[in-house]
Amino acid sequence: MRPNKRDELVRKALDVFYRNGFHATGMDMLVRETGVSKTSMYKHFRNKDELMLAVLRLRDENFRNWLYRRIEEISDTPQGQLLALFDAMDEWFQLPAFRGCMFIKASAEFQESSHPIYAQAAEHKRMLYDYFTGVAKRAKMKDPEGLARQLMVLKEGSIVLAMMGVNKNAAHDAKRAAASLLDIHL
Amino acid sequence: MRPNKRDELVRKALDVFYRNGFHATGMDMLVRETGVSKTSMYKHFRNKDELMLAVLRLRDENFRNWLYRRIEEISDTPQGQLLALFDAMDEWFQLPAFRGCMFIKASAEFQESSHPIYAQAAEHKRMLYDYFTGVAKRAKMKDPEGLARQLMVLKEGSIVLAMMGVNKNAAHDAKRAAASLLDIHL
DNA sequence: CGAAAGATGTACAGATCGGTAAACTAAAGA
DNA sequence: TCTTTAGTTTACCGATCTGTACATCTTTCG
Repeated sequence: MRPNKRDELVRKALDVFYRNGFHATGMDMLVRETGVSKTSMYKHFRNKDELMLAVLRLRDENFRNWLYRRIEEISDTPQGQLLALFDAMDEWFQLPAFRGCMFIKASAEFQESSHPIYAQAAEHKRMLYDYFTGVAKRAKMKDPEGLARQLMVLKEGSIVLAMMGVNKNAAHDAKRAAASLLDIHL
Repeated sequence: MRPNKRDELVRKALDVFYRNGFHATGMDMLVRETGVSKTSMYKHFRNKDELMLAVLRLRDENFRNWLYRRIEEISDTPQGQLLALFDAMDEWFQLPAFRGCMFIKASAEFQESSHPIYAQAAEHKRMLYDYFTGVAKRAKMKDPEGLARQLMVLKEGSIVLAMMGVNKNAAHDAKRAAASLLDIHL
């Protein structure tokens, strides 16, 4: 049981779950897609829930790392970074592989607030909120928490409208709204 | 096969799907909850997809009727109605039975854009967009379409944050943001 | 009453669900 | 070389999935 084997399984399972959803993806399918045997799969993960949680942890790490890096590449001032969020979102939405936010979908499939997957998904959003609060403070905004909450609303809303195919340019609309709100909070 | 029997089945199935999700709810469970036999169920609906589509149609009718009525009860001016949207959202979020938006969850579970359930969910959001565009026009806003798109972003974002348990008062934050945007579009 | 028509319950088909038992191979470490 | 360990295959478990065949019950109409 080499340590990187498990990581490789999580990486491949992430793709399948992201494309197919959680309930709709069976362990048999994952076994087929990863090439590993079912017994080996259950050597690495006690059950499907544990695999899904590992997938969400990896997704959280990948996504937040990408987003923070991209935001800081686009702008080197805190104010600029609060807007750069929506440029990064737009880049994400335009990817052919874009299928919405995995955490929104996870909490849509596991709605009981006691379920660990629900908790994990919420935690991801809370960490993003904390990050934006920090940036808003560095940008000398008044009420940085309130601004961060508003930016979160704009971010999640644009994701939903892009994922539902209602408005593929929702990030632009969100950015314009964010720019107005930033002026007010300056 | 009385005509109201089918409607009653759709009404009961709506509750179960809304609480439990689509893939996680089996026909056996629906048969148990509705008290009807499986054969009768399949007399009324050719398959599960047809039942889910009927459920979404009913949900669309119920939700839009409730929202439009409530918005017009809260305010009788077009400007006030654009803000009343978020008061109505907050009332919805605070209901104990609140479990998020059924259409967001539907498109999260059926992600292929060719799937009729995905299409139906997107259509619901488009009809809401058309409604807000109309109200924005009546409120003499400049760029009513752009404003309606921004309000949609705020609305969907607040739903997601409320359903994920991240911010149960997301409607307040969205309303404050909307008020600022309205000033700009006046 | 008696027959046709419609709705019902039972019981099941075939596939797939998450998960496991057991016997095997391959390779690395002492 | 011998033993431990990782990973394999195969076959299976009981439950549940969507969907159906068929016999029975109810209703309605002549």
